[in-house]
This record gives sequence, structure tokens and C-alpha cells, in this order.
Amino acid sequence: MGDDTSLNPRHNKAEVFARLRDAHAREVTEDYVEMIGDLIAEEGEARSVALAERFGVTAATVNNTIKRLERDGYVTSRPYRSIFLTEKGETLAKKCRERHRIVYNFLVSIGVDPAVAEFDAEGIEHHVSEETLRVFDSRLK
Amino acid sequence: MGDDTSLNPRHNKAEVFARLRDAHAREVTEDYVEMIGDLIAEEGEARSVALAERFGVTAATVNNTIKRLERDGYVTSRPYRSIFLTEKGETLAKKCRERHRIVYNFLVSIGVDPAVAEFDAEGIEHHVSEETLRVFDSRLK
DNA sequence: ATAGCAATTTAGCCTTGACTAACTTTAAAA
DNA sequence: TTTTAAAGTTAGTCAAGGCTAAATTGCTAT
Ligand SMILES: [Mn+2]
Ligand SMILES: [Mn+2]
Ligand SMILES: [Mn+2]
Ligand SMILES: [Mn+2]
Repeated sequence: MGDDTSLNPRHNKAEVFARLRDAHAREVTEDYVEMIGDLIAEEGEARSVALAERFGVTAATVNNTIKRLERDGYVTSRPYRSIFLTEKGETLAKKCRERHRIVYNFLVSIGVDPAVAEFDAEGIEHHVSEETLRVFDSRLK
Repeated sequence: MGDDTSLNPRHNKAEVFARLRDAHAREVTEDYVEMIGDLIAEEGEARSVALAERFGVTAATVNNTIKRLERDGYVTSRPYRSIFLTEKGETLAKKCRERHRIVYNFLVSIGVDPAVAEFDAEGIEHHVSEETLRVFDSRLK
């Protein structure tokens, strides 16, 4: 009962923002593994040049990011060759793709224009908790 | 008809991500002006120490951010004194507070636990377009 | 009036994620 | 088989947004 967390009206706003910063730290990783998975599915392989074109960034930026993803165990790559997802990367990609799909479908289902939903879902997906995602999904049926 | 934008299955994903990066560039600013407004309303003034506590960051970080906000015309401040919103800052704060309120209320209205909604709304608010916000709001009545 | 504490600022560091320019490698065309 | 264009890499730069440690200022209690 001496617990300040839920009773104090000056509630722990700091926790909310810490979680927000956490989500931001994961966003690029999530979008990359999802996109790499998409490319492998659609084109048979994920090349830097395709990632650069789809994200609208330079090849140098893609290169930096891929190195970080490799360091963190999400992808493997060899110089001048295409990029592969590790088990860990594959798992994350699958989760993100499903989450993305649910958020997008939910927005469309409540009446958001598909083109607008495409924009908004790309950002919203990273800030939707498991619980909120379940609520979105349950509204889809 | 030669318009690639809406017909081409290799649609302009790049636009979506460009907008996402734009939204990210504005997030911290939006949360700060909103919080500064809250503090002025609740406590009569916005001090660095209160911002640091609420955001869960150090005083040095707050200082840096306030300087950026000042440079960009959202706040005014004098050394060792409290922080004030400019007209521009006030306008943005008001818009963000209202948007935040709508997103939060919408999440709660569809069955998300209020505590969870508080977390998720803090991130989602920055990625909700005017149009999606109107849809959320219209569902609230 | 001043000592000491709390608040603020400054300096210096780090990572992420972007860029340009220049270089290297690969692969396709000639 | 050689040339050349596309793809990928490297090097160097920058801003945002974090941090710690140390210096400074302002306020409060003695
Ligand atoms: Mn996505
Ligand atoms: Mn995304
Ligand atoms: Mn907010
Ligand atoms: Mn926010």
C-alpha cells in the first residue's frame, strides 16, 4: 500500500517516456528486418540498393544500418553480397509484419483512408503494446 | 495515367518512411511544449528540474533540449530562470494536448486498459495524421 | 550575512541515423 | 576478354538526444 506507483496523482510519467525512448531505439531495426523479409519474399533476395530505394535513404546509410543489425544478431551479410535474416531476425520480422498488418487493417476498418492508413501504420505499429494489439485484432472480426 | 504513384505495385514506400522520419524529428519538441504547458498550468511555472523528473532524463539533457526549443522559437528562457512558451510554442502545445487527449480517450473507448493506454498514447499521438485523428474523435461520441 | 544545498549550466563524451564524395568490386555489354 | 556501369564500401561530417562530472548561481536557513 505504500506504493506510489498507481495512487499518486503525480504518477510516474518518467516510466511512460522511458518506454517511449525504448520503442524509438527499436524502430529502425524493426522496419529493416520486416523490409528485408519482404524483399526476400518478393524478389528472392535482399540487396542494399533495394533497401535504399524503399526507405528513401542513401546506400551509405543502408550500409551503416546493416552493420548495426549484424552486430546485434539480426542479419548476416558478406561484402558485395545480399543480406540474410538470422533466426532472431526472422522471428522479429514475422512479429513485426503481423503487428503491422493488424494496425493497418484496424485503421482501415474504422474508416481511415487506405493511403492515409499506410502512412500512419508505419509509425503507430512501433508504439502499440501487445495488449492494445489484441484489442485492435479483436475489433477486426 | 502515366502516374506511378497509386498504380504501381512497387508503390512509393519511400514517401511513407520520409514522413515517418519527419514525425520523429518533431516528437521531442511536441512532448516538451506539451509538458511545459502542463507544468505552467499545474505549478505556475516550468522549471528544468520538473521537466527532468517527469521525462526521466538528466538536467543536462533538459538544458540541451530547451536550447534547441529556444533556437527553434518554441520557448524563451533566461539563465537560472523558468521556461516560458512563445506564441508558437503555445499553439503547438495546445494542438498536441488535444491530439493526445483524443488518442488516449479513443484507446480507452475501444477497451484498452487506461494504464496501458497512457503508455501507448504517448507514442501513437505523434504518428496520427489529422485525418486519422478525426476518425478517432468521431468514434468518441 | 553567509554557508550550504538545490538548481542550473557547461564541457566533454557517446550512439544513432542521416548525408556527400571517393573508392572498390561485381557483373554485363561490347 | 576487356570495358564500363551499377552496386557496394569507406571515410569523414553533422544534428539529435542521451549521459557523467564539474563548475556556477540562487535561495534558504541559520
Ligand atoms: Mn513496418
Ligand atoms: Mn514502421
Ligand atoms: Mn503528449
Ligand atoms: Mn508523446
